[in-house]
Amino acid sequence: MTSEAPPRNLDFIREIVEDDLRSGKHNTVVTRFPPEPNGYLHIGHAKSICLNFGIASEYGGRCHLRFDDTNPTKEESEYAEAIKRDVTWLGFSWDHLFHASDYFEQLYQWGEELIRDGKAYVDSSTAEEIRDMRGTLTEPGKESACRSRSADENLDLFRRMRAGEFSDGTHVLRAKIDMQSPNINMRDPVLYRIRHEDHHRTGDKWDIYPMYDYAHPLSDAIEQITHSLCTLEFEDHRPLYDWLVETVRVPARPRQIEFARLNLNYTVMSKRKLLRLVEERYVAGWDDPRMPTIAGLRRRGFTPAAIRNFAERVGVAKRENVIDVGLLEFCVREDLNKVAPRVMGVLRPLRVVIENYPEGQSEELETPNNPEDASAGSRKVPFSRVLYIERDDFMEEPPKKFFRLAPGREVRLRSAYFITCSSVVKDAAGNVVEIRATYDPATRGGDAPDGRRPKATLHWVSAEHAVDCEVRLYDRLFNAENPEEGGDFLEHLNPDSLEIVPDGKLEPSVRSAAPFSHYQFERLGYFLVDPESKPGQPIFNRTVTLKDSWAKKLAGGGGLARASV
RNA sequence: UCCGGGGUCGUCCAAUGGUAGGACGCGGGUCUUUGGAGCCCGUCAUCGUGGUUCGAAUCCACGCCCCGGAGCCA
Repeated sequence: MTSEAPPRNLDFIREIVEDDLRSGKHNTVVTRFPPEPNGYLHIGHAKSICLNFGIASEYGGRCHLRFDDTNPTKEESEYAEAIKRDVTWLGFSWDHLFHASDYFEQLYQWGEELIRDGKAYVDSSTAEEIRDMRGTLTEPGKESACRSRSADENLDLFRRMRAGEFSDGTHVLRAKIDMQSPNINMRDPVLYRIRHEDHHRTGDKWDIYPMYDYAHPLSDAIEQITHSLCTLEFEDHRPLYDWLVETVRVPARPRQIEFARLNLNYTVMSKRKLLRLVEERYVAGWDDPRMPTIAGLRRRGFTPAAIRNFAERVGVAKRENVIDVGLLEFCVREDLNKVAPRVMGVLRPLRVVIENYPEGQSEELETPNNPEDASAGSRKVPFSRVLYIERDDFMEEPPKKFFRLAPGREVRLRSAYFITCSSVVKDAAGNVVEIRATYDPATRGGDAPDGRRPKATLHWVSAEHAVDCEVRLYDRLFNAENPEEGGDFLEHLNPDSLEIVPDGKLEPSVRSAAPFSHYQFERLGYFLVDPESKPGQPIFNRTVTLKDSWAKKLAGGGGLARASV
């Protein structure tokens, strides 16, 4: 009778959340995504965003977007705006935008409270002295002489720090915990530092700013966060997190849970390295289609659904992981295959003259917009005597498994006619510059009344109707699986990560395609209309190639099948 | 060396003392007006050594290996 719930493989975080809900520890779940506005979001952040917003929505809770803006020297509004844009684009929304800087007053008051309770003190040592007294990984630290200051003296000093009476670096507020602790984070961590610097939101109101370790747990508590999810490197900070939410009289006690961050092969993910790629112009900007940033992926042609699906497939666990970028590519193909309209485009044009097709004549042929989706309808493409096909689709001396066009061979032109290559025209150097062919008028639409079936179907574009376009073919930015390994990561930059095709030929239906629209160029791959396109002069970014078993054969099978086209 | 984590197919993720399973990849087949997609089949793994148990990836012991940690960064 008891209807068993279908077995689900929950990740360890969702298990904890469900336990807490079941046990009544919480009756709602509140998570948060807390970026520092000092750089652009990347695919690793997407995992965290999907996790935090995903859990909130699955369990009927909330997820806050909170800017962890506690360091005015590194943070900018431009980054904050980009982050909001990216989170929204990914498909998530927050009902209220939070900032750690909104809590500065409360955080300051709690600082005074800690002082009064004898749990914090002002240290007037220099940064070097503090570092020296902290000890090492294997030796305990030493207590600062300032540790014994009276609460009154500490309060006075802390207030004067706030009032701006002291210059940068002269004093800090430290928690009084345990200089002997084997966990360095518990050796009287710094809570506040003096920074005479304007903050992008609070202006010149503050001369002291809280440290992450202090601001983060208390901000979580203020927002009644139930589960504070972060990456593994904060595991050592958890005792301090707990110390703060237990020691300070906060309205709630959030729990920090750590998971392994996402790593992707053939790219770099650290903000410092991404910033360097941008600043030193190895890429065109944060949204360069080769960047692993959300903005870059968007401009490359990845879809929010593909990224969300990717985030789900990579899972959540605590062991270090490196995800194969092939999985990301699989996810975008999977999505685009369902939704991208098909279109025909030739990247390396080879002229074909249909000798028995009347000069000056043309006709319109019907072709489906998406064979995967009948509701996408169909469109007409013009056909005439002179066409372009892909250079790679013709070989004068075809090897065994090459099924495409060759002298004397008949192939189908997609949704058009069967053609047979009758001869080739070469230039002085012996390069094939034109194919002469005949067509079979009885095969209009692509079927032969006698039932014969060519082994290949080629895409094509009518020369006189073609739209000229630029196509940007992107490949991975690095050619090493782990660019960080061995020497400078820049040494592994892939010199062929961008190839510009200046004279692609497209069917006329895409002449004024809107920026950011997705297409499949049949047999080639998925392409996105770049925002730099001008009316009538589209620019396309290749998102990803279609799987191509012939190209793979050429590449020797296995490994990194790069499209030859 | 101290503290904290982690070791399951090539790569990710599951199995919560009871037949090691899924996804991607790879290989093959089928289908095909995209050499795409789809469909079918197959390939491949529990860090090591002991122990507990009818039964261990799972529990215990001892090792080994990997990652993180000494910002007034987050």
